Amino acid sequence: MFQPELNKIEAIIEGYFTEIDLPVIKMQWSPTPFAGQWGLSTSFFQAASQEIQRNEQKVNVPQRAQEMAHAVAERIGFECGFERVEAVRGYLNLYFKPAEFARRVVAEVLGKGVDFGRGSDRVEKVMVEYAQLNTHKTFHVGHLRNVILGSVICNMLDFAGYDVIRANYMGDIGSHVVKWMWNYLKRHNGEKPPQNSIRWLGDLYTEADNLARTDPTAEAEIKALFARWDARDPEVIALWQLTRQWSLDGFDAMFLRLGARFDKYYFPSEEEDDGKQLIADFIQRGIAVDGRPNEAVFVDIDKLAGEKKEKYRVLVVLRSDGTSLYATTDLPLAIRKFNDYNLAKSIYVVDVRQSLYFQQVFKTLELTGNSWANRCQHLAYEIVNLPGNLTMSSRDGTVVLLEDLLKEAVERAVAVVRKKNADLSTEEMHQIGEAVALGAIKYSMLDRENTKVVTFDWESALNYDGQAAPYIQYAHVRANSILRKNKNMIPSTKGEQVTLESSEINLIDMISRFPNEVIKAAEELKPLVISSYAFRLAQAFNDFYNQCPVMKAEEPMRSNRLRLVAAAKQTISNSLAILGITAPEAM
RNA sequence: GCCCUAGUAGCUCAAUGGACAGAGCACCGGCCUUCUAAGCCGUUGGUUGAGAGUUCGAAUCUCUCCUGGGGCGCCA
Repeated sequence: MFQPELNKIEAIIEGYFTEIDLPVIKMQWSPTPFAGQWGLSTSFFQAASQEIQRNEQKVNVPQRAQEMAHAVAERIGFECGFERVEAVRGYLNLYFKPAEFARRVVAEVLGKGVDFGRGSDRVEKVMVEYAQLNTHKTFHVGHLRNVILGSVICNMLDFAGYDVIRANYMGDIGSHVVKWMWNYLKRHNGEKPPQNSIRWLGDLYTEADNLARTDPTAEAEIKALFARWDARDPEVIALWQLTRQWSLDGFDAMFLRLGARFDKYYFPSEEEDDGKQLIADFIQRGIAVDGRPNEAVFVDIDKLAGEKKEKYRVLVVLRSDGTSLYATTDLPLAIRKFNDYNLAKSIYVVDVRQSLYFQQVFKTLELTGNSWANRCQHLAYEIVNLPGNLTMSSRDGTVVLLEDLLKEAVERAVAVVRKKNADLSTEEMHQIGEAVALGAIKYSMLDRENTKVVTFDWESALNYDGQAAPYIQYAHVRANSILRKNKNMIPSTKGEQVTLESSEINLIDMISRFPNEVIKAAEELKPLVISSYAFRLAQAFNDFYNQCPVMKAEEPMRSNRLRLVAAAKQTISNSLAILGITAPEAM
């Protein structure tokens, strides 16, 4: 946001380096770390170190860095739009003219509105595949992290300017589906799902799994049914289509509620034929080894890649009976994605347990001559466990159903709204409760490094205090509340505000950082960058709210503060939007 | 056995190789005739798992250990 000023400073630094005969080093800028002051800083340790190494001098690096910083500071003078320039302990600190920069930041935010922080449009297409739920199974809290993470990754990339294709790939075939149908035919033939279809489907899956383990005839029967499915027996296909749709309808309702949307739905069932053909081709080209009928069809990746130590190991691409596996459909799907769209990147949001699998798939694609294989990326995240490090499993029934969590969370949130804000209508209370509950749940999934395990427990999942979405939403509400007192009019400035409180400066500083945080988050694919930023922004606003009266201030301070409140509200709203969290007007 | 990953305050977690390792929760003490107290302020809290190395500078990079989690030919 302060690029013109920085460009001038960098030119001066470059000039200085040339003068002392040093190669030009790209300076790394960061906000000054001192509270109540607002500016940018950089250090000269690297430059000093380089110079000393080259001249083989015996000089202290921090000392030389300080000399350099001092020399640059002297060259900058006062013409570059900064209020103050100082050299401290090897750092060069540039302090903004608060009033001038405050006006500029606020004007930028108010001018751009919902697009404040949005990156300029890029031509690159990026596909993000997420929400690979299995049909005929339930939707539990373990899946929630995937759906939330995936959709926010999409939001981040979209906001950063990329052309994002949101892809969904739900497991609509496989042994779990056959097992489910087997049990259905045996015990529930003709039944239709109740209103609550996902729970019912999940219950029947658990039942099927239990029965399969106890019933001595199960294995043979399931295998026979699998064979009928594989032969496209019309009766089995009809049942499959019907029951599959029950699942898809239930999931769609849940996606809608979670705010996850998709541009493209792929299904393994639609990749199966291509997959088998591709595998046949692999066998012919000597890439896959056909061990049938006794062994499976597999690709010995290490051997093909010439790896000396075992790295990629062996990828099984087809069962010995010719039925398909994950890899059978993932390989042709990857190809289809790049055929459908000219992708700059193809991201797979799948939990960390499948890291080796995706390395195998991508390497196999590379070895079979797909030059784009290196544009595939597995975004691995850790799973959600229950206390005691218990992994949720629909097979074992050790799950917290998403609908149960949502129900409980919304009830609690509504109860708080009723207590805090009794004047609201029942409908408004419910809307706010939904926003708060979903926000809290989403935030707890996002405000954490992707690589860290989330332990789900009811108490912290339903805790709305501290670093959580409601805190940020509440800051938004407070800002809105002030603006409402002014009849939602954002005044024009009535002149320059000469003195700014430190809490005002910190708030403006935080607002000004938003565009860079967006870039960082999108580059690193880390929602944590935004969730953490949003909290710090809300903190800065609350501090301001506490210290700086707005409506009672004298002009021009009053108008300037109103504009600042509007800018803060907009920035909070924009960051929550990226996180897929609703910013309520009242709470 | 091999590979991946995590280890930071009592607990849950932050920290582009840079200034004094920061938040929240919990605990203790304050603040509502004031723009919504789902808030604010203050106090307490650290051998960054251990040890070595690289570097002017390491929670961060390298190596060796320790501990937890995960993965490794026909599950998804």
